Amino acid sequence: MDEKFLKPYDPGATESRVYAAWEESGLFNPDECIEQGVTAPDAKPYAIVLPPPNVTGRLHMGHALMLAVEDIFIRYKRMRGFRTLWLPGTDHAAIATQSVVEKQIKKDEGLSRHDLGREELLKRIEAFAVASHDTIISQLKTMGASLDWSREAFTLDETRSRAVRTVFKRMSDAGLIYRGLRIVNWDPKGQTTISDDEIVYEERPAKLYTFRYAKDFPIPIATTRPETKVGDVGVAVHPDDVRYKEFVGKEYDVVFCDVPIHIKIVADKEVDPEFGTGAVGLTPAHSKVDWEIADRHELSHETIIINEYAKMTVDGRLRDMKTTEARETVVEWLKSENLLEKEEDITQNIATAERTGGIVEPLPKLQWWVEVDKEVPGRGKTLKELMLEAVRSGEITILPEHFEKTYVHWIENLRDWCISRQIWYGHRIPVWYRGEEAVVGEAPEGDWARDGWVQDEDTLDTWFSSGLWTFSTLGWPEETNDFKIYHPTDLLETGYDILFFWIARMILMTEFTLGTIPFRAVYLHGLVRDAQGRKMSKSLGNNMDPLDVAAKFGADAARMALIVGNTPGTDMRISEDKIKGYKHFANKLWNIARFILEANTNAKSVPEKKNGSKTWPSGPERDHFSSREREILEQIDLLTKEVTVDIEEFRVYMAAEKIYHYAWHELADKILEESKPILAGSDEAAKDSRRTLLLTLLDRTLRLLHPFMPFVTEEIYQSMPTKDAKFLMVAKWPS
RNA sequence: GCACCCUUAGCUCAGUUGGUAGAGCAGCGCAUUUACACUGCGAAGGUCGGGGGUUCGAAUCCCUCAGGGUGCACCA
Repeated sequence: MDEKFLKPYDPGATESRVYAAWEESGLFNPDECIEQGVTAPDAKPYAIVLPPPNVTGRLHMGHALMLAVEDIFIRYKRMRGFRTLWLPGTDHAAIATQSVVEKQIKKDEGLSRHDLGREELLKRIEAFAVASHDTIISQLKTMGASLDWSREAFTLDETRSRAVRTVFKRMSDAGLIYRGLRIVNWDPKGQTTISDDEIVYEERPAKLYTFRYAKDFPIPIATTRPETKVGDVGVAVHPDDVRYKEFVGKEYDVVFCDVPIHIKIVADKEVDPEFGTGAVGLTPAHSKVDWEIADRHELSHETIIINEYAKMTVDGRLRDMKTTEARETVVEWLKSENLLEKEEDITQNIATAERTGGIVEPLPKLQWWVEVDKEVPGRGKTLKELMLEAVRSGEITILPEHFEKTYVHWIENLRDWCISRQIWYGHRIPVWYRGEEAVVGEAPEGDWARDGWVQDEDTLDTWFSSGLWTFSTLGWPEETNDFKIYHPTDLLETGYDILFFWIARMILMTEFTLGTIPFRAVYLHGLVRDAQGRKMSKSLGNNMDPLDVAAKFGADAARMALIVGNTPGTDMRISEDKIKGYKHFANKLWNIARFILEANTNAKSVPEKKNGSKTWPSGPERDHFSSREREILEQIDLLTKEVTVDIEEFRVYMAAEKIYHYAWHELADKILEESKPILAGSDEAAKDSRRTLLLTLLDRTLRLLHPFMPFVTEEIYQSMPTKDAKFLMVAKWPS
């Protein structure tokens, strides 16, 4: 027996050494597996692309969970002989990364991005992204992720950029991308547009003011934003509202807080007669709903009164005021003019930007959009319909199943997707202008800048490039072998919180570009919370760094703690106590191995089957076992079957628990205990038989447990007399 | 407002197609120069949120009520 078993199991010393050995073997790469005869050249492919972590810093426990789940499926399939590819990469995460770096520069140097300029800021962000990338890669390796590093991708590298330009061009040619002036969600803090999904609504107390534009104005108006009223062009009432019917169509000129405005009264069904006074002041340039109502009644939406910095642009006393100051000023003016009729406290849902926390200011802006309700040429369906169909038809299955309903509900409410951003880090919109001319896709030939061409200033929403991830990572638009072999991929595993952001966009982009699905199954994991059920966050200081956890308890323990009992789509709680329990389990397994290997050291020879295999006797080869031993073998056969089915049906949380329970409470507590008197006895045949049995059970347990706890199982396997492959990682899954 | 999820042992959660309620942790009693104290054995603990229905049989399926949570929309 190897002397290493005389000491307790030490994950710290073992895990990095084992990972290095795996990596050096090249066997994370499916081509190398075929090369080395581990995988059959005609084996069925199995592919997962890693959801690329943002290069914004470090990985958290949610990432660790994601890695554990994906690595389980990958290792399982690899052992089953599939041509298995797990493809790594990172995401430039445009807004997120830029805002982290901008904040840092502001803090350290007191400079804004405009002080630095586009080129210098990009240089700084890239340097940060590289450092962040390196940290992330080492974290991924620490967790034992068997990723094929030879294929690593980045959402902003040249291959992925070409994919982005190509898809943009194709969508544009198909008439699905357009440039349009619309009310967008403007984040004054981040100085960029954001999509509807990047908004977080927060409930806050607010005041609802009821006022009149002027003494002789016939209708009182309710508003929470009096400062915007200097931009009003009309008042809308419900068509059936008898209170106001007589005024519909009438027009008024008033001077409101120094600003002359012209108000026309219109009737529109959108207005809720129950709310406030039943009359809405229309500010088309600063409200989505007002813009739409104004459109229907041919009212102008050109009166802009708030700029990108959320400051007033009108003349008079409000000039250059922040909107919040202007609000107070207008209210004072209303009071002094005796126009304020009521002031009530209400709670309102205020739109804030997810990344910066800034209060979203609706502004009209010329932006790029993907049109979701227009028929896709050649498909006879809209993008929305294609997105729905992929899931409804069962081509893509989502786990847990009820998220399919959430997905459908979301798609049905989907509006056009705003894809342009006014930040600098990201894929620049691939459109070049010269006067009236415009070129889309690739830059004009030659030195286009000298020839008077100018590229669009904006960058693309980061999800535009992540939407292509399943095929851009495989080298598309080149017709690569990888693309032909591995697409569509088999599984996409990620947190349910990015179902809309990412999963939906991948389905959209892939259906459009390739006319197929990006993946066959979606496995959504829940949030990892702390022991009290709180979200992990920097401000609470309850963050766990996977690296620290691995250092303290071992990556194997962290993986088990994250997997066992954690059903898909459900949030989980993690504590050091739980992880510690699985550290103990790794040591338990270590001691089981010690006991069994020690017993076999005294054996005359390693038991061997006639066909040369040294493992899992079955059928007639079991005849020399006692009936109790045959019963034990049947029991582990049953376990093997159950674990296999559980993994196949995505119940990794049950599979992990079953093996754990078996190893500790059957193998160790019962079988080892009952073996002690036999091994100490004098019946040589019985001893031989029992030693073979125990070795078989250990071998089988290692194989079943390997996808879950790859390090300790590999380390024990290396000392097994039944070792039949270079690594347990590429040994055969029992069946 | 619309949709979805959850409610099971003190705590955290499992429970795949309906067939005698499970695990981990905590707690209680006992054992122990032992493969392993990173241990073992044992006992205790639940009218499965309330009510109704379907069924020979319901934690599981249907309806309803209550409490908790999440997503989407909207609040002018």
